[in-house]
Amino acid sequence: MPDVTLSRREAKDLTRRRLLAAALRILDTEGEGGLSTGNVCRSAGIAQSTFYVHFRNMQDLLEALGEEASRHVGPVIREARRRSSAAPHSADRLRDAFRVPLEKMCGHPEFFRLNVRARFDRATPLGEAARRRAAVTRAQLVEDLVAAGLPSGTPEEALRLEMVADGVTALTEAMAIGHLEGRYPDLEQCVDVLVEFFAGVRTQLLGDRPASGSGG
Amino acid sequence: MPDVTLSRREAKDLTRRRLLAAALRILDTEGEGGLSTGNVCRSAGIAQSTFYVHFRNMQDLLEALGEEASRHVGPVIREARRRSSAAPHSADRLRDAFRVPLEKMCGHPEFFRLNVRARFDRATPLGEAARRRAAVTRAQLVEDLVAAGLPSGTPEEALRLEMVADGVTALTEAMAIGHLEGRYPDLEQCVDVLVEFFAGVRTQLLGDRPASGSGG
DNA sequence: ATTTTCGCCGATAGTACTATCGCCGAACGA
DNA sequence: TCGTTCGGCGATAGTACTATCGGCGAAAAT
Repeated sequence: MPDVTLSRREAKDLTRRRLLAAALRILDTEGEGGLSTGNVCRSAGIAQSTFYVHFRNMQDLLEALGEEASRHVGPVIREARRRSSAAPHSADRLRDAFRVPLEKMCGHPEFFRLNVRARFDRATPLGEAARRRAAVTRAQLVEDLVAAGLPSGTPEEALRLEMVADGVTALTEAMAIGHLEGRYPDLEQCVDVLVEFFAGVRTQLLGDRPASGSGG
Repeated sequence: MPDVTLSRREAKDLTRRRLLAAALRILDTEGEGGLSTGNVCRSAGIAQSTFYVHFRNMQDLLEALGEEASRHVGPVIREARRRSSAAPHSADRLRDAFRVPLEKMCGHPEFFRLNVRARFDRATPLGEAARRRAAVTRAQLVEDLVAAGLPSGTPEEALRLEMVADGVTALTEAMAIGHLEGRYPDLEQCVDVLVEFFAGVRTQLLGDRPASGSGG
């Protein structure tokens, strides 16, 4: 075997990441109820007391996990959406804009599930982190929609775009879940549906010029 | 005060419902981590040991809570959707089909949040119940879409309708969350967005006749 | 080479949670 | 009216979890 000598820093980081990974695994399989320092450490293969070398308590770990998740999911999706929204007239590019986030979600099911679940959690620090992240994603998606030519002049239009962004995210997540559950094996078909849904609002917002905010 | 004498049956049912309500409240405010027999009973104002008069353990309570939720959310939304889908040519009716579920969700925030969160929970009995419920809702929505004239002849088309149903549910939930978080104060505007999204798939599925599954 | 640092460990005190038991008193049945 | 039923309560044994402490050994510093 190669040089197995790790610097102290490296070794500590490795242990820390093991703890975070174990916590994520437990959250995904057993739920919050399975979270305990003993359980996490056992799953990570280290002593229970070592937990406190890395985190002050379980809440501290959850905060770290939230930041970890933010670092993972955010940038990639963003870049993909941006790249394709710059050329929305290209059907393939538009499909990419929906496919890449979808693949990203399906590629990290635990992170993804945790993220969605956490957004509805008003208690743990995970919830707060997830909502912050969602707000950022939403804002970026709105930017992209504006870049794609959708109107955002009036406050009503701006709010409308936020709603659309939320909708697109929700749709993408719904397709990802269906795919992960095995109900929608063909990802391309998922992309189809996303594109079709989006076409609705797009034509609507482009056609329905700033005449009136909402009829009803 | 009026007659405060309750029959034994009534009193027991009342206590049981108090326990379920307390558990729901705790799940919404503190999360799964706050769930303990002592905590639930304290919040319900009864002795900890009394918990076991009504439930065998916490898992038993969660199962009961899942059924309770099913009884609450299911039928009302269903009926509203059905009533309006029967006359999809009427714009007002279509709006109703989206508004009623939305209002229902916003009217019971704890139930709603719990339901969504649970669907991503693969551990607790709540998760299983939530997914079962989601499957029923999906199937019913598909029926309504078929009744509204959307094609479902081929297996591909049927699957497509399931995806659309999932999408509609996800969109509705996303709008409900935005409203509950105060970002989208005007429910009518939420309905607008839902209708616009739906218009996309509708025209797409009606126009793109059974020629090809997914042209691209 | 020697000393210091520190990540990890085992042991453990303190605490919270689960589940059971016997008792009480009010509803119930005769 | 009188015995029975049973839902709720306090007490408690057993268990799991949290957080701390001193010690060990290898990396790091001198």
